[in-house]
Amino acid sequence: MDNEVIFFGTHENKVDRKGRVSIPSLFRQALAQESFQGVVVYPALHGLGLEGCGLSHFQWIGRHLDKIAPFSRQRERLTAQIFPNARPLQWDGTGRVQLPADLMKSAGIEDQVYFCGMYRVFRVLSPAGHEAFLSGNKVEDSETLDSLFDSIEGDGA
Amino acid sequence: MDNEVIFFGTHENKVDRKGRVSIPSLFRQALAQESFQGVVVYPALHGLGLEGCGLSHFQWIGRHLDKIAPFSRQRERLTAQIFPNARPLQWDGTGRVQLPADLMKSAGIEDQVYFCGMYRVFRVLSPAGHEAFLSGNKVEDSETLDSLFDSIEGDGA
DNA sequence: TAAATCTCCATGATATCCCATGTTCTCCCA
DNA sequence: TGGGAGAACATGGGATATCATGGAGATTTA
Repeated sequence: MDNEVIFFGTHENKVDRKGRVSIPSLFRQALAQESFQGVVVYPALHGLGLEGCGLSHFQWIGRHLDKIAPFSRQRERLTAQIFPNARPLQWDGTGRVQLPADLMKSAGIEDQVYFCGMYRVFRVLSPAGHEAFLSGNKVEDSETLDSLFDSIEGDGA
Repeated sequence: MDNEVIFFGTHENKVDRKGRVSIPSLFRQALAQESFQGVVVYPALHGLGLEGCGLSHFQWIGRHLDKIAPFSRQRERLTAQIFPNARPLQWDGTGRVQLPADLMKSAGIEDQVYFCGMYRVFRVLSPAGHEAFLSGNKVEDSETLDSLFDSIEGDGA
């Protein structure tokens, strides 16, 4: 499974005055074998900033919604949290995408962004959002960290 | 499954005085491989406004109704809400459709509409309806959001 | 014949493409 | 091991294409 899409590392890039930003080369390499050569971006559900992933992972999220009764209110509410604010952004020949103005505004992004690889997704954060992201995810005492790790099941194999 | 029809994003378009409106380019691209080059529009089941989708998804909705007991009151009500007021709207060479006057009236649409991508369908809302849509689907505390997501089963694989 | 609908073309705004540049990183050889 | 050539990447700007929108004219419908 070496063609698994995984994002890691932190990359700091500039947003030019047209709203364009380079997707980090490592992220593009991770998405190289995807049929859609671009990313899907939407406001992060927890915390500040934007979240992004490849189209196939986004479709995987959608398939979770498919498990909910099609005409239910619950499905509507969950869908409304993600899809109206999500955009597919195709990169150009130089690896850049155009950030929609409304998403930039909602994330407080102006002329500089941080891309934080987060396994199957990545975060797109303003400098201030990046600070908040770092401090907000800090684990104060090792007890808490231990209990977090303990909650993960082993392979069982 | 890269040719899946998914509607993303929110698009604000104008309705001209003939009742024409552009279907957002992204939506048309999503429907590009459909045999019917247009959308099916009907009053939304929840809340105000209209709902739209491609013809094949509209047929999928019909098949879901088939799962309901044939002479049940529930089936009759769902069917009555959707089918009598549904219209196929074919777009022209510039990507516009003509909104039927009665559907516009029922949704309170006058000269401006919001298209909200909602995964397999999309909403067509007046400015007031869009406001109501946003506040009606707002999730106040992240607890609620978590419980919404937690109610979805994992892959199990 | 009047009204409604559809087709076609023009236009302004916006997004996309294409080429150029500077910086950093990598590779290779002395 | 140090230095230089070359490649990869991020970034800037101008040219081009796309999209939403308005309106005129043709076609259809009642």
